[in-house]
Amino acid sequence: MARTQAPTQWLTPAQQHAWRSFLLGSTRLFDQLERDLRVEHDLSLAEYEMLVRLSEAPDRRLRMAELASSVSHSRSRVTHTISRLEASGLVARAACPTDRRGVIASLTDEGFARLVDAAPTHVDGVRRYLVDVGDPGDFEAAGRVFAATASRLDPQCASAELGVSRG
Amino acid sequence: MARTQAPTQWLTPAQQHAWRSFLLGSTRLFDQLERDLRVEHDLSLAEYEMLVRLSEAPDRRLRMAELASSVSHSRSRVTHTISRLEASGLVARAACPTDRRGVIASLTDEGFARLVDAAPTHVDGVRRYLVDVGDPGDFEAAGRVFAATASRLDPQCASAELGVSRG
DNA sequence: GAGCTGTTGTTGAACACTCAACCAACTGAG
DNA sequence: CTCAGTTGGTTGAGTGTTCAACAACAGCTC
Repeated sequence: MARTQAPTQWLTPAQQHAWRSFLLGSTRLFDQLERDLRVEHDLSLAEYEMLVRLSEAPDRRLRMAELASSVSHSRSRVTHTISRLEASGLVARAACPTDRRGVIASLTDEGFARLVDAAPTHVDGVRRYLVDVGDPGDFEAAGRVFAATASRLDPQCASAELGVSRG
Repeated sequence: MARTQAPTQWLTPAQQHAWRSFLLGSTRLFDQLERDLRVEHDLSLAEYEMLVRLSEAPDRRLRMAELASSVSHSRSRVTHTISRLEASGLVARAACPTDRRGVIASLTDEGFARLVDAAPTHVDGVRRYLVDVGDPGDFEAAGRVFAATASRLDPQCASAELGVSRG
């Protein structure tokens, strides 16, 4: 069992190039999407995502924890984000009837209207900056890669830690 | 010229799925890489990236603006980040001999040592969370996609704004 | 139902980033 | 040379996120 730390397996030049492209591209992408939403609709990307999730939920309401896990943000972050959205009237808080700890965030009409306004800006950006810039097959491949990453890092599935660790 | 706003071209279900996978996967990926570096080496990802760029530069020194553009961060952000790194002794500032406005950031020996320590943690994470979780061909495809995004959003190349805009 | 244990959501302080304003220094046209 | 315009870097205020601590509740065991 006295197995020493395995030597680091560095990235191949091709892998490193791809990794750095991703780093640079995603940095610029998020920057730009964020800026577009901020300038045109006074929303951050995180706020926009919350509005989207709420709009898709039954009755346009979701519990804080569900909201948090659906976008993989910390509960604390969701609390702060929702507080801002509540302050600007886009979201309302309500008590959860079945669990007295629970808090339900619901999209107001004003929030829905804002989302309808902002969506074209956002989708347009996603298309112009990402989806439509390269080969469609490549984009789908990227989707598969990140789906794998997402499930690899799914906090629910702690087994990933054990099964596939270093070695 | 009274052409009205073109109707938004929404994402297809497949595109939307890929986009959301990317959003979720990259969120978790950056979170985890950040946490690993923070916990094991008390560095943020941004700080780590700076150290990497410096370590690769001739004489391990780079001007602030070059540093900024190589990682696509704002000059202000680079100022703040380098200030922190300087405060912890990993980087030193020096005046630029050829341009009296210029400031040169250089990696200290301590900074280099810290980077050598941290690199295995980081590369290991990149492999386990991203590079090795899916099909290698898919990963290279993702690299191409984000390279395209990066150049599409390259601040140097303002022509992109004109050539490929909405229409 | 008393006592654990884990979950839910909030809080406030510390930290990181953005943005606008600013000064100093370079550049090029006249 | 001079002036306008641009670039390089910093600053501080405002904003957003993290982190640890906490209170309230749920679910379980005995």
